[in-house]
Amino acid sequence: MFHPELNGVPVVVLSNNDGCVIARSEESKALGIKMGTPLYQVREVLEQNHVAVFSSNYTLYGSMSGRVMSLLASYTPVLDIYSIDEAFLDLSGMGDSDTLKTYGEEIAARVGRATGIPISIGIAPTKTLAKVGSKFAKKYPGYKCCCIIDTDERRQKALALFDVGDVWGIGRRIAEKLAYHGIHTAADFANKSERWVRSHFNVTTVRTWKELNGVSCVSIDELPRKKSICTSRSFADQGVTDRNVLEEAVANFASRSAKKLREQKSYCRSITAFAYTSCFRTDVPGHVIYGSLTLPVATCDSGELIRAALHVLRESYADGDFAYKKAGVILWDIVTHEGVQQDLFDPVDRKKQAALIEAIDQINKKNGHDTVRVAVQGANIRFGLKREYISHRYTTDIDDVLVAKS
DNA sequence: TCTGGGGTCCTAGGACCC
DNA sequence: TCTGGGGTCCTAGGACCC
Repeated sequence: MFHPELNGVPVVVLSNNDGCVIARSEESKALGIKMGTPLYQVREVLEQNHVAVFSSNYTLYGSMSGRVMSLLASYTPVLDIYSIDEAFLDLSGMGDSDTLKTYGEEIAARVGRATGIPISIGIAPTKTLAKVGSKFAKKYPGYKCCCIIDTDERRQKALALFDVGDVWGIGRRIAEKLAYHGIHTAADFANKSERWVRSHFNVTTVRTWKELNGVSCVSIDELPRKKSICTSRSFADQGVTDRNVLEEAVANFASRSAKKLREQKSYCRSITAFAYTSCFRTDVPGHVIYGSLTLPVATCDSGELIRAALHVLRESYADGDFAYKKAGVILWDIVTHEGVQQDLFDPVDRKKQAALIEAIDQINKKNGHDTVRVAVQGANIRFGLKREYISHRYTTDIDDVLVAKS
């Protein structure tokens, strides 16, 4: 959207630290660049073909995603945001086939006009079939960005043209096993008996089979709370050897995780901290730190969680100089406010703590993330995160907003 | 030399109970 | 030589998703 000159040009986006290729335009796919390939392995191909290369810019993508989602929200009473670029809309009771088709086209056109992001829509009785529809809508311009699969006839037709490995819930392993049994299209699979599917696979695959046959098994759920929250990063180049730097990183991961926890209005009782050396290097000794702690009372306080994470880390250090390549923090045992089990002998005044957390969140919301933070988080350094090809934050940083010329 | 980050669900097997 | 029957809970690992 911000680089119209890149239309029709091969483009790739890299993972953190510019490590792997994680997104490719059609033109890049045509060059044979595979998903997840390390950058250094395809550098030559990229240069020879003048591929436009970008570091990932999650701030920008999150902001654009938010714009699209807020538009979608105005078209349904229940919006289920599945990922940064996908959402399910509950359209039940909103009209017949023709009405829905027109409605879908209108949504796609409006989102395209308002955000510049092209979207495709699939409308069907189940989520799995809707996803099949959206792929057709994306592939064939004749659908005007919206493909509806509502009758048996349309369903059979669509599934016969659809590769079973591309069905939502059918990954590489299951596709291989299906191919062994001579099943290649989604129709081949859907037309097997439930008993056959159950005897060769597990209940998850049976659900997918039912969904393909028009029986809804995956509900449209608004605001599902996460059951675990993880913040982790790989460190650039050789990794981190200094324990102080590692601790600063882990403190920041704990703080970020705590923030995510508070955003979904939850509390957690268990925390895991981990750090490990590169799993690709066999020439130097490696080391893995992975430890967990259960707190007496569930919390969402950054300070408490940072303290717990560092405690775990410090208990697991080993002798020797290791270059840690990746570290992270995971929060588990997540409960809502009503689910927090109090402790009669709790030394923390939870009311006071809640007020302090609220005050700090307000200050940081107004003045920027981590304006007020725990000292051990350090002076906001980025742990040498490598982003050589970063794009601008066109929609979230006033200095990066595009200038219109007359 | 360089190799992402975030989730969910299911199952088998082990440890335990009577 | 031959060794029961019925449960629960937890964890690791594997499959899947974006």
